[in-house]
Parts: sequence; C-alpha cells; structure tokens
Amino acid sequence: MCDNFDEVRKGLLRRVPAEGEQSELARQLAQVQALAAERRTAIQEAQSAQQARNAQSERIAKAAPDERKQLLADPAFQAEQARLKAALPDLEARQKAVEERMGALLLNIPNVPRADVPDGASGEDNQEVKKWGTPKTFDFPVKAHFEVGEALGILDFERAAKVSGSRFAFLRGAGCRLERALISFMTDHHAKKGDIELFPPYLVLESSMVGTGQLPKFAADSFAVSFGDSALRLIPTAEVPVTNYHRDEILEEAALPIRYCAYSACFRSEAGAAGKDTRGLIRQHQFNKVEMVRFTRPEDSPAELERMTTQAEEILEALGLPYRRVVLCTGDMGFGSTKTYDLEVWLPAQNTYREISSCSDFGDFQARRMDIRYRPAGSKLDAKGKPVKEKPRLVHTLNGSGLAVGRTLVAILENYQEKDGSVVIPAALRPYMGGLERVTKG
RNA sequence: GGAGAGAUGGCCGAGCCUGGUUGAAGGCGCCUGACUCGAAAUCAGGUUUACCGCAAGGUAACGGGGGUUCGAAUCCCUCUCUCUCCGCCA
Repeated sequence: MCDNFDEVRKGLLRRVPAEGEQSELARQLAQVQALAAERRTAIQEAQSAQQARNAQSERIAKAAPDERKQLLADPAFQAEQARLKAALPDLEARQKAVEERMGALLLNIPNVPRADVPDGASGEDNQEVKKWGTPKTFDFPVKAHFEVGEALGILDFERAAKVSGSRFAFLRGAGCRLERALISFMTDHHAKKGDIELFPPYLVLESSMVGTGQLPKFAADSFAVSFGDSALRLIPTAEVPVTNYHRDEILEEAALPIRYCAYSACFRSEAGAAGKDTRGLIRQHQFNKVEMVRFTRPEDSPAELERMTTQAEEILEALGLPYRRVVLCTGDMGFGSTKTYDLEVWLPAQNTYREISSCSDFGDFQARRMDIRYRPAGSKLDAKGKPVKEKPRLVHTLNGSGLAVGRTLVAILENYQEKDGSVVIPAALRPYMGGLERVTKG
C-alpha cells in the first residue's frame, strides 16, 4: 500500500461518492501515511539501541572470566548499560504503539475495487451482465412463498416466533426434506466439479472474523456468544471458518488453486435491516447456505471468479430457476471485495429478481489479514547456476454462495406452484426426495 | 471437572537442570553440483520468516503475553493449545 499510495487512494475513493464519507476516508488515509513515516523512525531508533545492547552483551560473552569481572565493574561500561536500560523499553514501546495504531487503522480501510468495476453509489447502479431463463406466466394469482408453504404445512412461522422470536422459521415434513435435498444436491454438484467438501465449526474465534473482514468494523451484524472470559461468534457464513482454514500457512504453488465447498447454517443479526422482508424466509437470523471458497495465485483470481460464479449458476439452471447476473458497483460492494457478482433469482410473487448468491474476489485483502501465502515453485537458477529461492507471496481468496438454500426454497415454492396449491419438485431434486414429484397438502 | 506430561525450523529431534557467537546439534525430506550411458548408492554445498536499509549490513522471532538479568530457547509468572489417565457425555 505504501509503495503506490496515490493509486490506492484513488481506487479506494471510488467506493464513496458522497462528499462527507469521502473526506472521512481521505482523512484516514492521510493518517495512515503519517503513521507509516513515524513507524519507520521508531523502528530505526529502537533497532540501533538494541544493536548497542547486543554489542555490550557480546563483549561480556566473549571475555575471559577475569576480564568479564573487570568489564562489569568498569564505571564507563556500567553507565552505558544504565543508559540503554533506561532508553530501550521506551523505544520498543513506542515502536509497538505506532504499529498497533497503524494496524488498527488499516483494519477499517476497505479493499480497492478492480478497474472493471462500475462506479456507483448504491444497488441502483449495479449492472446486469447476463440473464438466463424466462419467467413463467401464471394463469392464476401467484402466492408468496410463505403463503404457499404455510398452506402446505411445510413452513411454520408462528410457532417459530413463539419459540425463538421474529425472523425464525420451522420447516416441517416435506419442507425439511426439500431443504435437505437442496443441500445435498448443491454440495454434490460442487464435489463433482472437484471441490473438496468441508463441514466447518459454526462458532469461531473473533480473530477469525477479523481475518475475513467481518470484524472489527461490522460487529453488530453477527451474534457473539460469551464463552468464559472471551467471546465466540456464530458464523454469518461458512466463508469465515473455511477461509481461515489456511490461516498462517504457506501453501505450495502446485497445490493452487484450492477449491472448497461447505454447507453450514449461517447466523446474522441483520441489525440494520429492521422492517425489510419481515415476512417469510428471505431474511432470517438463521439460514442454510452452501458456500464455495477458493485460494488462487494472484494472476488467476479474475478467471476463478468467472468460473466460480458459473458453477453457482449451473445449480439455478439445473433447478430451472430464471436468474440474472449483476456486477456490483463500487458503492454496493462488500468491504473486502475487489469485484462482486450477485446472482438474482426470479421471484414471481415479488415480480422481481432477488439476490440468491454473491461471488467475490477479495484479492489479497483477506490473505494479508490471515497471513496466507504460497511459495512460488521456481526452480529458476541464477547466473551462477544456483537456485533462486523466491519469497512467499500472498494468495488471493474468493468465495461465493452456491447457493443460499433458504432462498432457493423460496424460489422453488414460488416458481413451481400450481393452481391447486401444490408445488412441483424440480426433476434434479427428485432423486434426493425418494422420487417424489410434487408436494401436496397432507 | 480431577491428576500428570508436553509445545523448538518443512518433518523428526537435541539443547533447558548448570543463562553467554545457539537462528538454534544430529537425522529425514527437499534443491544444486560431482560421479554415472542413465538411475540408485556415495560425496560436497545449500535449505525459516518478517521488518529497517540504495547497499554493506542490522533487528526481531524457539506456542502467546509479561517478568528477572548486562545478557533468556534455557530461570519465574500467566494464558492458549496438545497428549496420557480418571470422571462425564452425543
């Protein structure tokens, strides 16, 4: 970042078109630059003091026993020792303080959008890049998924509210089976494509949340669970445990790209979304999701984003659900993302496309926070024929939903509803439903 | 939950009692070279990371944090994690 500060600033400021926010970000960036200079000075001063101390110790270490006694008794020597002893802790503390301040500041600065991401302030400015399928026309009034589901007795929101409060649901009977079928169908699809399946922990250390970028800035969006003196977080997505899987590791280049898929429940407090999507399964505190996570070489991540997004689209296509792909504008992108595609599925009752997957390339943003690198596999030789050892480089990380299971259930209930209130099960799911072709009341 | 034992480089493993050129013996693995038609074997050399510096070079790190000391892998405190036995549990 310090190497081409102006470029980074220019890119970052594309995220916040509004004047007020922009100056706030600009102010933070200026602060970082000042701290970087301060840090350099602090390091140099601390190091020269350490060097002096080491030189003193070395003199003693090398001295013969009787010389050693003399040296230790020497007033000049003692004075130098005393001086260093007084100065060193301060210098070291100062260096540490500057580095901590800088680190804390950097954790609150978002990632730089890629050049091919459109400018924009909000979701309004996202651009559709692809459309698949034709929304079905219905010769009867379409019902919302929660009406369909409640009528069939496969969704129960009332009892969920009694038991857990708002934004929870019970699935029941065939609804459970459908949910499980979707999870199996999706993970099988990814596994067939070569992804390694992981089943992650649902509770993670807060440091893991910092690694993927949910903390420290977005603490209100996730649930904290107190645990002894510390706290764990309920994962808002499998991205968190699965990306942190390789934290503090140096991977072999030959092993890249690494592709994982993981089913997990997800927990979100959605504190800022009160009043939105209050009915139905769209926005819940707990939902199921199958997630894809990738680790690539830096040069491979743009192509991997395309590949991963396509892999998610294949599921929608297999289920026969019309969707479109949009590229998010600078103002609508997530905090750590360099580029994000959303997949939006057609919901007849809302007469619109709604997000069902989000696929992002994080560049080295998360890798830097988690210290995930790879060692370039160079057996390159220098002029003398000696092998050149290349330094480890940060990987790029990507992740995407493949797909949000609850919203997929919503899409099926709405798109496959029949006049008599039953719901046809997409052919691709029937093998997972014991051959069941249709959900009917009863 | 109770009792005990541990955590050292890519891996195994010394060093800790008795603090001092120990970024760390030895082995394995890996890389380069020699020998070979080639390979194996053998021999020689190399093989952590981050930061500061144009460079020469320097600084830090032996699970994390703190302390003692002129000086800590080594002594003390504390936290985390792992293992063994007992209890409990899905």
